[in-house]
Amino acid sequence: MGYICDFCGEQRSMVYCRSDAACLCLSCDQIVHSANALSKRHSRTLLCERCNSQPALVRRAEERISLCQNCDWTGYGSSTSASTHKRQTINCYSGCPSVSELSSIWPFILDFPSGGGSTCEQELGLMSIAENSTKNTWGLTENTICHNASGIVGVNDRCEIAKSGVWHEASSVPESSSVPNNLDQPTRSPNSSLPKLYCPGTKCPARYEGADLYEDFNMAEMDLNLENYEELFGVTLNNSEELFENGGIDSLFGTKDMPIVDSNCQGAVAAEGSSVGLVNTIQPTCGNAPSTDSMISTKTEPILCFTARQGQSSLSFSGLTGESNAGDYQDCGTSSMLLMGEPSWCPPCPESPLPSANRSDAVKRYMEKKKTRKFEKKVRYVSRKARADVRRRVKGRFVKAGDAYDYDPLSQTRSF
DNA sequence: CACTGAAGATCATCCACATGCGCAA
DNA sequence: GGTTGCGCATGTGGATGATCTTCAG
Repeated sequence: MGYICDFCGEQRSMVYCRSDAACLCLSCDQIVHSANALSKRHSRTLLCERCNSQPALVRRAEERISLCQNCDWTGYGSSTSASTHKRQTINCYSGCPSVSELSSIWPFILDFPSGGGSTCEQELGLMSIAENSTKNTWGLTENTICHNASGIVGVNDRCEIAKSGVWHEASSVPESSSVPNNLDQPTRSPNSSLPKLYCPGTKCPARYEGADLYEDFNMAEMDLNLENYEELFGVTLNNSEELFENGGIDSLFGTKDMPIVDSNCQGAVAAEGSSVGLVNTIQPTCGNAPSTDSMISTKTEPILCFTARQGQSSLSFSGLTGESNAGDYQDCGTSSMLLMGEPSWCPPCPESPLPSANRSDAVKRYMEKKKTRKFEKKVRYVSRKARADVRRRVKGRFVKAGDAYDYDPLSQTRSF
């Protein structure tokens, strides 16, 4: 990752794509991400103009510079003047927006030398960008993009979520729970208030926390939660397995260095990398009322969607949806991550010593678990099962009553 | 490295019929 | 609104063949 676009190698890189782990100029961003439906779902954000390697999380209005958390903190975190700096959160986007679209959200984007023209205006229909003109405490307008592949935008929902105080802005600068979304607060102590799981920078220990989460990630716990899957959606648990299998390990444990949760309001853990399973186009759900249809139609993508509404929150994971309060989620690592306000993603931290072994171990355990697990078929009608259990068969097929049979479940005898 | 065949894994299909469900009376 | 009767669709398990995946040569 560097100053130059990883794709064309000519233009200055402006956008960071976490899925591709690439820094791209706007033109290449559009080219690359208009290639297919999957690439359109890549979450991107602006690149830090200081280190040119990390995704920017805040835009400093006065300095007219976009910074990653690390640079933002390094440059201003310890300065008392920080409180006077006005910051604008920079959020992730996906789809294939034109420069004009982007500039409508990030007016400063036009300042970039490589802000070229759009190459896929026709694709705009697949994307929705809405401006969330929520006034921040420091008076700047916060632009928010919340997009998903289906074009269903959760901006309003997100606003509600944000207002509820439960949802923490996906990729915005992390805020302590006591001062939500207030970037303009007085200088923070280096030892304080950085959310545990937040690690936009390279020196944040959060990744270790995340690693611990992986470490403790227990599929058995997942099993318990998935028990409700069929009840809710009428789909057997086998599909839940598909969710994991097709979604891929990377979906479950985070693609490469990605966190498990893509809280970019897409709700879905980025699983676009998998092939077969994703034939069923994922319809990430994030909204007040994700329809059952949409949930079922997305059976192949692990969905981790967290919504909060009127003090109630609804967590769905791979079709699992449960109404409960936030406290309930703290029983498992994934949900706690949500509640901890982890940003939408943690970019690869090349400097981070995060042991890939952790992930490998997690994957290994997952594979073993998967190997030994038995996804028992859930019987919807016990009476029918009882009937089938005693029905005579010929080569596994049911036979008419009175006909010859080669298998009788009751007597294990043959009639011939 | 590419190819091939074997072995194993996975999946879809079939069967009969009691039951669930919608609809009309 | 509640009940009854009718017809159709559904779902149930084991065996089997087709298809896919993996791996050794």
